[in-house]
Amino acid sequence: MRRGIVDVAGAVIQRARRTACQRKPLEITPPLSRFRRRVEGRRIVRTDRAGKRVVLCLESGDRIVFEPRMTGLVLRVDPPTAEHLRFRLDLTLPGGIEAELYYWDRRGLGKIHLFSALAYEENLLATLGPDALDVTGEVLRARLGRSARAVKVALLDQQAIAGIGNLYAAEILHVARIHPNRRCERLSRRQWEELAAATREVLSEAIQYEGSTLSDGTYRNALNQAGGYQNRHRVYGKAGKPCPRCRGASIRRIVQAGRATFYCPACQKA
DNA sequence: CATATGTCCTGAGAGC
DNA sequence: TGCTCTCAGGACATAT
Repeated sequence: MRRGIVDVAGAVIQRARRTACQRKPLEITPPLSRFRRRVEGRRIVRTDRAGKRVVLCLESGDRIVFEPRMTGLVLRVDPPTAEHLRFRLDLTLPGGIEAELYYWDRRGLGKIHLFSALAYEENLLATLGPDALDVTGEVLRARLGRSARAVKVALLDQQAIAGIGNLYAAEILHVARIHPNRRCERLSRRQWEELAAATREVLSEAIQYEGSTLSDGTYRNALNQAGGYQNRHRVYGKAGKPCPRCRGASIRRIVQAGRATFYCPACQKA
C-alpha cells in the first residue's frame, strides 16, 4: 500500500480533516485540533513503512502513522462511499498541483497517530522487530528460537518480526514445509533458514502482486484496485482442496490463537 | 517474565 | 425472503 503513495513525498499539507463519522469517531492521537496544528503547513519529506504501518515523515521531524489493521486503507483516490470513518489530507504537490490523501476504514479498527521524532523511535519502532523482508535464519532463530509458542503464532508477533500477517504466515509455513503447530524451540537451524527464505519469497511476491483481496473485498491498493495475490494462495482459504505441491492430501483448516490457519498435513510435518 | 484469550467494529455469506 | 451465526491482511488489555 505504501508504494501507491510514494508520490506524496515533497507535498505540503494544507489541511487535515476528519470527514463523516457515524457512531464512533476515527481514533486520532493527539486529538484532531492539536494534530492539525502540528501538520498543517508542513512538508512531507519522505514516505516510509514500519511493519504494517504507513508513515509520512514531515520536515519538522514529526511522523504521521497510519495503522490500518484489518480494515483501513490509505488511498490516493476518493473512498468509494461516503460512509465509514474517513480522514483526509489536502496536499500541494511539488509544482503546485493540488492532491488529496485519504484514510478510509470500513470497520473502524484502525488508527492514526502523530509522533514526534523521539516518540516515533521510543513508542513505535521500539515495539517492532526487524522487518520481515530483511530477516535471515539467524535473526529468526535468535529472536524466536527459545520460544515455546507454535511457530505460526510467533510469526504474527510484531515485536519479534515486523510485517507478517495472518494469511502470509500460513503461506510462508507451507513454502517452508513446516507445520504451523510446531513449537519454535523445536525448529532446527536449517528450518529457520528455510523459514527466512520463505518469508522473503512470499512477501516480495505478494507485494509484486499488490496484495490479497479476499472475498470480502476489504483490501485494496492505494488506487483502490484489488490485489492479485489471492489467486496465488497455496493454502490460505483452500480447506478441502488438494495441496498444490504434493497432491497427497487436502488442505486443512485449524484455529490457533483465535485465528484461522491452513496447511497441508502431508508435506508440512509436525 | 511468557503465553493464552477476549474485545473492539461492520458487513457478507452460509445455513436454516 | 428473513433471520441468526460465523468469520474477516490486527493489535492490545487483561488473565493465567
